[in-house]
Amino acid sequence: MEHRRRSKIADLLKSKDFGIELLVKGWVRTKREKKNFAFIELNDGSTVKSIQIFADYFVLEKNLFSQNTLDNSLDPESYNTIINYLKPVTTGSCIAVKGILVESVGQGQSVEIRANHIEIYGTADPESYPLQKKGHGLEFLREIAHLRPRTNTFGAVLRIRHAMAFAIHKYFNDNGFYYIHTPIITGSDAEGAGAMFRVTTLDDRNPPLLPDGHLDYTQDFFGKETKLTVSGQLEAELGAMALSLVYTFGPTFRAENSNTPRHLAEFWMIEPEMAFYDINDNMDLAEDFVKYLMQYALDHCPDDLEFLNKMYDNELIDRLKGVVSSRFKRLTYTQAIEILQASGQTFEFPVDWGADLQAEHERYLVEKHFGKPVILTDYPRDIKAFYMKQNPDGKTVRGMDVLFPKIGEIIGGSQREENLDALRNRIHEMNIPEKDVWWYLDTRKFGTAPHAGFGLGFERLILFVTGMANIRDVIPFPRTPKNAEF
RNA sequence: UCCUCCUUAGCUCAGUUGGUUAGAGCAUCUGACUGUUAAUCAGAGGGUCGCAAGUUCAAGUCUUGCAGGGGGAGCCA
Repeated sequence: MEHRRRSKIADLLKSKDFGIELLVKGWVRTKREKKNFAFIELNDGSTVKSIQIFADYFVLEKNLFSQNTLDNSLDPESYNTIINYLKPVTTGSCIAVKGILVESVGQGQSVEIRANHIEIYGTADPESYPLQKKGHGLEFLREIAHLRPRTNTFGAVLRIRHAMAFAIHKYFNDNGFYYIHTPIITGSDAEGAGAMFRVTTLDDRNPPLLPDGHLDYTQDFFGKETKLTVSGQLEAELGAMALSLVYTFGPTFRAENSNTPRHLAEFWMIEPEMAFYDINDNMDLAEDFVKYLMQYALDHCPDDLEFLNKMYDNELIDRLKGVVSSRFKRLTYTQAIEILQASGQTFEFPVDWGADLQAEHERYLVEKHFGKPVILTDYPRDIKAFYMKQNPDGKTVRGMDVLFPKIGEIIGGSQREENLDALRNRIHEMNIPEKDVWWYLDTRKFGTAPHAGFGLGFERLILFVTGMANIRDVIPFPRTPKNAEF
């Protein structure tokens, strides 16, 4: 088959260019064979929808094998030739089709392609190809993550994931933010966001040891102990102290033994950091940002959202629209405690000022009491990180958590402590060695500025936007405890 | 890491108080069919019942251990 620009199925399904020969390439979802022709559903990933190929055996045999014949019917030998040629066109195989776009004679689709030529790029043995034209369970698909992008569900999820990544960059770019690349390998273990993966090139059989038996990291690649980052925040703050508005968007690693539908060991996080923002500016940005992303999905991914709405979560689109049109409820931790204590609900965990809110408490506030996203602020200082801005009351800090229905905490952030003495005191109280964060303290020593920022878990955003229930189904190749396949 | 449930054909599942040769739908294969669309119709093949041990005349079924998975909790994004 001659080389020619292929048409995308997404474009053809909306096209009215009937009668023109064109070229499509893609993967076969199913083939329905009849005596003299077959229907092939072809998908190229440009849309969740497939296009129907009408494959007339007489036309194909004439074009592919016996172009000089003038007969208008197939003799038995020619019939067998074309049947055998099309035999390997099965679910999962990859083909190129040259044909004419026509209005469909049959019901169920408006356009289809009458095939003139079919070239088979790659077969998929039906006896061993794991995907069938029937739907599969998500748990089974996780075991074949290398093939699951070929399903309608993961096609939709991956396209939405792409659209959200693009929209994040667009939002920040349009609002004057600069994308800053913070390191993935870090020598700092003061990020305080959980257990870290070690990065080393030391010989695992005969590592250099110190007299006390610990590894001698001075002989390691970087000459010191290094880990995979758990957050780009501290470095993003350095950028904000020069460019004013910055954000990071990169992979993040947590070596926690978390086995839940909301946690990954490797995930992507977006962390804007803004000079001259206080906690209220921070909340305004967070709310505007996530609403923008949901509106972007509604505007740019209607087919995929409709598919997911129909197959997995028939309240999905309504929920997205609801978030976009709602005003997030903002209240302090102390107010939340009062509401919970006055609720009359019996919780498994007690509600006491000073203790962190449990998932059941957050769920009550978001899903029962307010019925919309909630932003909680001003948490007790003892349950929050060292860098959060301390309030004058001496008891609380200007942290904020954005809580969403179904998925819980989607954003965590704070106004940062910009006062050098206050920050240094907090570091000492929490036994963080000053020598590990001297560069961070320098931002407060030289031209310090009030500033704020937050972290958005990308996969949790995708969970909410797609209506998927398990975070392992919104990232192509999930890394979780005991699972790093593919 | 804790609690709890699950593991039977390629997939989704049924399998009674322990009792002959372990079933269904879909998928696959063979055939039929002039417009199908989760096509339909007829027929066929397909099983170490997660692994290991134990109880019993007899275990898919009961017990214990291990592995893998789901849900909930904690940690957090």
